[in-house]
Amino acid sequence: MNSYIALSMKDKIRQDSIEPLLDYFDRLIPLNKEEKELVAAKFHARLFRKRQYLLQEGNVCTQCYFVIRGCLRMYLIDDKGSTHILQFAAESHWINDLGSFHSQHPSALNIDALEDTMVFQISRDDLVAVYIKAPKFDRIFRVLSENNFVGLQKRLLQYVSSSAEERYQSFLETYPDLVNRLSQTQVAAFLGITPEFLSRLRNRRSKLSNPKKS
Amino acid sequence: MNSYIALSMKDKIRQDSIEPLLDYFDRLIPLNKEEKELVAAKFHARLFRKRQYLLQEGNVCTQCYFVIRGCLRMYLIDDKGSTHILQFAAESHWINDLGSFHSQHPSALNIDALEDTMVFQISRDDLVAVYIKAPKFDRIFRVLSENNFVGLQKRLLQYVSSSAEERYQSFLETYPDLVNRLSQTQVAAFLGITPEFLSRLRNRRSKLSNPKKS
DNA sequence: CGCGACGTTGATTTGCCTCAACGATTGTGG
DNA sequence: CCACAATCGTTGAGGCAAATCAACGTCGCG
Repeated sequence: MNSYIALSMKDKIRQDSIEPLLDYFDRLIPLNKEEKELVAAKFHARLFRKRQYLLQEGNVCTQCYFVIRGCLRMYLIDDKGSTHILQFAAESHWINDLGSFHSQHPSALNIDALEDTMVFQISRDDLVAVYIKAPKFDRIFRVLSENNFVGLQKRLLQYVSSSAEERYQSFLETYPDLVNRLSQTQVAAFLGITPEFLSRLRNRRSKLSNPKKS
Repeated sequence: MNSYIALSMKDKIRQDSIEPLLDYFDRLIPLNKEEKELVAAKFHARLFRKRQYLLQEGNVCTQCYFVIRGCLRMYLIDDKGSTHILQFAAESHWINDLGSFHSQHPSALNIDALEDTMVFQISRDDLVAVYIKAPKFDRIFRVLSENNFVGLQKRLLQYVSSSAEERYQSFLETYPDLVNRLSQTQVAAFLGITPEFLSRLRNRRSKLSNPKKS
């Protein structure tokens, strides 16, 4: 039965190709043939099942992941045992703990799969080799990193300047497609509120938009 | 009188050189002679007086600043009129609104000087030219951007997982040198609390460490 | 079927905010 | 160099957003 699953996973991987990743790079900054071959050589397909860890706190983050299908989350568990989600990563998004990845120090973060998820992954050593062989990737990842920084900055600003209700509203608008795929517990852990309070917020909202039912 | 001040400022600028910036780059990734000349040609010294704006909300952020002497802050003013400080930038630190800088859209942020401050600045067009002429700067700014991202991520995590008191403690440990240069109003606006509450926190702490005085 | 995660609701608590007042410090124009 | 205004730090009283704790029904899954 184990081998049956393994076979099935390999089959799924074969059906997918690296095209989405190549397209992604190409759209950002056009690649030539050698650069595409480099990507194909250094990135490796991998399938993670729901609930499976990609990174567990205390370990070094050795890989950088690009999601082809499925959904991942990266989160911290604090002293009180609460979960704080830093980011989700669905199709065509990147995820890794950049701090641990570069410093090679143990990470305080976890990454796991919210759905069965297929990724292309690259190790730190391979990524460094890519930078050396094709400097264009320095530019590509500079742009990616800058975009991520801007996004994170917006989120921090939202966090410090808005109420939980405003943040929830903004989350609905920013990730309309993601919302249906996530449990409310996950959404609450991302917004930085308790599931109970999110439930009350939703209740209030539905009463406002449809006040008939007392 | 105006010309007297202007002269004084120019004198101050002449006394400083671009060496600290060159050293900064060189320490990150060694530069050759042409690259150093490129930096010297494209970055320009400028002096801002205390309270002077480098960027005002509604305007496009056209410059990227590296602080040689002094201290800057970048902040948002929200609907209720509260100030939220995203970052300080003292000696050897960078500051700009990257989102506005790259998109060329009006910024929602302000940058101003907390002390008389000398910077080296580069315009977006010049920076793009630098990237094209010397791809090494793609790598340099990739690394810088990644480091900034990691730092911001830590701050967001702190923000969602710690109390105001813990954040203040951590701020004292992270920026021990900055604390003396900032008013408590500035510190509070950075921590995301009111000045009144910060005052109470400090009061509590001093009582704990020296409980003699009732 | 039975167990464990999830979502909801109620009662209570609390961390931090708001508003207001006051002295101390800073800075500024006359 | 002084007078006055403005800003800053502190303290008190009261309020509110969101957390906590607990109970309960529902659903998906082994």
